[in-house]
Amino acid sequence: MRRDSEFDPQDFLPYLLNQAAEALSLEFQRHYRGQYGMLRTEWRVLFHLGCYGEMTAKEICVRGRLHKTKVSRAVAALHRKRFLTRRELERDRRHAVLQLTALGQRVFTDLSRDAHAFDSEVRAAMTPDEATILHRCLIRIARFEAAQRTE
Amino acid sequence: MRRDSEFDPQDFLPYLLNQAAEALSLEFQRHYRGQYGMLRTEWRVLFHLGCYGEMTAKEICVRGRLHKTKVSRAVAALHRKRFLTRRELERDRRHAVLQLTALGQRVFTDLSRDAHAFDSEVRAAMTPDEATILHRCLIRIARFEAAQRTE
DNA sequence: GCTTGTTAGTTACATTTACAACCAATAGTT
DNA sequence: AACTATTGGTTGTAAATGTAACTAACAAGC
Repeated sequence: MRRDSEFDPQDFLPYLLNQAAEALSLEFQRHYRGQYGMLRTEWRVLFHLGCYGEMTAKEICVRGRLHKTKVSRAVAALHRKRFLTRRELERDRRHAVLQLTALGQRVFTDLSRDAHAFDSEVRAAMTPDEATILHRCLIRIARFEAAQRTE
Repeated sequence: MRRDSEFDPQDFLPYLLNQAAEALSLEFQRHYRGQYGMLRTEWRVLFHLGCYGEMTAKEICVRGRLHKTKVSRAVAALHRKRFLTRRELERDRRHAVLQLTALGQRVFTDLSRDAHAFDSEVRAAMTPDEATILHRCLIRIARFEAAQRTE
């Protein structure tokens, strides 16, 4: 029973994208949440530190486009869990370099494997060409007007 | 400074998808939030009613893959704003059919135009072929393991 | 009719998030 | 040195969300 000829929610990109993102996030959160009681932002922070090595909270904010308060609380939680250490820089004591502990590393390695498997599983639902294009489009969209939101 | 050869967050689909979805949602929310003080779920409910015509809250839950509490609260808010009416069914008084008021219709029409323009703007960043494939992939992903989350 | 089960929708409470104000360290200016 | 601005990071509080428990209406079995 259509009303207007406007358009279908299914064709509205923000809506569709949200549905897809939500579906994957909810599915994957079972791994980090179920196994390690981690929240989404915590997983993201761990992921960044695991992939790129030690860095400051600020760097995580910029790379991950996360607000500093979110990162701050995630870091605190990961610190409580003994997944990372914080080391103040002597030349500028505002900064603290974050680094995964051996335990944090193990957790990262474990979840990283899950992530890889999960990713493959999703990609299996499309052809390599489709996956490439999807990736390209998402990157482009993610960069879209995202300047003012990193801080 | 790479640590492991695992993979880049940028290649992890849930992550990338989330970034893209977040970017678009945050951008578009300025319209419904700024103009009408609406929340995301409220906009979605309005959108559904506007596109498909009157329906019950339950139908919105199923179509939009939204939890019933979210819909319940959004409907209450839209009702307070006089954007919709609720009419109990006589044959089953558990159901209430929701319908946009004239005011709600106007708001929908207005936002719908914005949505269309916004959508075109995003699509302009890709070729028609890319848009088609993106759409197809997202639909497929949104359906992915999404059974248990509609209720 | 009464009991049990199911369904549509709401409410209560705990968790999470957003936003703004804040603190401490540094940089820049005079 | 003193004064302001900026930056990295934290904390307080209000708003939003998720989860579970709940109500009310119906349906089915007895």
